[in-house]
Amino acid sequence: MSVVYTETPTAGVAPPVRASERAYRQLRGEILDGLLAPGAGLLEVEQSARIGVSRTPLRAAIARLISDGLVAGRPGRGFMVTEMSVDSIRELYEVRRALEEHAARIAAERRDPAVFEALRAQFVQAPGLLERGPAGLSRYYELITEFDDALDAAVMNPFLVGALAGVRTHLARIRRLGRDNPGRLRAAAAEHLLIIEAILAGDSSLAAHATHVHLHQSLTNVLAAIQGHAADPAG
Amino acid sequence: MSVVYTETPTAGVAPPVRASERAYRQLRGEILDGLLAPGAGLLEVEQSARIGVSRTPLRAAIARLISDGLVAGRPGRGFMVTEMSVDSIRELYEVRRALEEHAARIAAERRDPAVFEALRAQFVQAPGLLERGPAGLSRYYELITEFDDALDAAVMNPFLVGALAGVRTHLARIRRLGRDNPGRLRAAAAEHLLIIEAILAGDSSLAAHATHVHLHQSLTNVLAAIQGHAADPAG
DNA sequence: TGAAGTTCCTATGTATACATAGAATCGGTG
DNA sequence: CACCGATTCTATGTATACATAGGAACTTCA
Repeated sequence: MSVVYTETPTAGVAPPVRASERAYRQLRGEILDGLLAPGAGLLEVEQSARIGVSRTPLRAAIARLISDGLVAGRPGRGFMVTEMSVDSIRELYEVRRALEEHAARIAAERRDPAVFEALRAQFVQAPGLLERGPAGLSRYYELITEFDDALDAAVMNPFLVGALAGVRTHLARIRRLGRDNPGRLRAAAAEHLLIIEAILAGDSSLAAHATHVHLHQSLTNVLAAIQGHAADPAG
Repeated sequence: MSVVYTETPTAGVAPPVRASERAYRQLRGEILDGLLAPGAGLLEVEQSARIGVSRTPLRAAIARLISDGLVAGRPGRGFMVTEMSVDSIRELYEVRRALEEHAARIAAERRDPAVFEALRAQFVQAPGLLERGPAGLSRYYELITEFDDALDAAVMNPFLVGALAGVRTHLARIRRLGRDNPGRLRAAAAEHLLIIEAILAGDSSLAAHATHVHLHQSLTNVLAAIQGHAADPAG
């Protein structure tokens, strides 16, 4: 009972990934990258046709995006990508501070020296990365992700990690706004380095305060970037 | 501009509520009340028949429960109500502390005296409620909810409120374990009162610390109750 | 020309039929 | 008796057809 595959082998891992998962990832990525701008409408039939799945899995994908807070439903008028007001950015950073300060504190208490030693070495070289063009920049952001992952692993708390993941989802949308500021990135690297050193020293109080400072600076930079864009929309 | 309702008033809001919403609320309530015990299996066909909706809306309901963390999917073996280990309770309280301390701090900074004055008056009388049987007990828990709502309103931060809502969802499952302890409830009322007074005084530091103490005591009580139940399953 | 009523259209909500993967079971064989 | 295999069964994943509500636009009347 042999089966003949008429599809080309290049299809690869297409079958195992569910259609709803594909739709979710694609829509989520497009929203985070700004391809689907805030306020943009999402119609089931339209999007299902575009992505190449039927309405049922697409509907499941949109349901997940709604619970992520990336999409909102308007009764009778379809769905839309949620807006990110300046106020909501402030609110987001407020929660982020509460969670990340706590995470940093815990990481300092339950520290895994090996991981953070390695991270320290990487962050010491971070300023150099920023002078190596797009590739270095990309590596820099990868490093931030590794730092976040190390923090997640250190806290060993699924609830906290989950809450942080939700916050970071929205941050990914914001980050695009202020990412073209080399001076800020250099300063951010130094701030991360201080947090890492505090964790390595087991100084939970310093880790929390350094995190607070870092997030304050980050928010300040983002808000300034928004002001700049608002004053100079063409830039 | 009078409107004539041809439907019987007893029908109420039955038509406008979506089937997926009904299924979600019923399942969520049953999980929170313990009718659907941790580890219990949820089959789409079975549950959809029981609740009286088709598989599609039931599926949407389960998807929401999964994102709430109340249900987990086992590949090929259906879905099950998530377990609540002692460790996960500790982890939950850790996040709760971070969020509620922050919320209390903000509430003290942006306080709305009228609301918290009223709450204070209610909590002063709370010990009396505890001597009035089930009705008083019910009123007591209602009071806690009003306190939570007042905190939510005070922080004016949808992200923080949302994160707290997620935490409180799981707390509702835990609360059943330790709710039969009058002494603890009396102490808890006093702890709430202190938080309220700190907020009224605009003492954000005290509000945060009092919240920390309250949650520490609450967790201690819950863990003791679990130990007791484990040692005396019949009780 | 403006406003109100109606009609049509569109978009989601729901139900059901079909495809498929994984698990448990039962049988055969060493 | 144990282990390996195939088979069957079950449960989800997907597609599509139908129901319905709400909005927008058009028409008609004043």
